[in-house]
Amino acid sequence: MKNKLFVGGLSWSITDDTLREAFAPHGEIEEAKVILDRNTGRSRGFGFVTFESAENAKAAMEAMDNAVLEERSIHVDYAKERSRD
DNA sequence: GTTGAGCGTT
Repeated sequence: MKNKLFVGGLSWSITDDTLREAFAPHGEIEEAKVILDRNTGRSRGFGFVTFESAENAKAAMEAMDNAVLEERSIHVDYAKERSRD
């Protein structure tokens, strides 16, 4: 089930909780994570949001894709899963 | 004190 979303174009200041708060009203979030740099721990400017259902993920994608967060336009799409079913 | 399309770690 595609309930995982890839979020790109994030501001450098955006964190996991920022993503969660941004996607929270659009659906029930299982996990929200902004990928940080392995060495510095700074934001890589993209992250992943997993919803409790694919319909919530789709609704959030349709709602948040090309939206503006932290004064920056973001790109939302289905994430490429590390394990495909 | 920086950068700007992309697809991660437990």
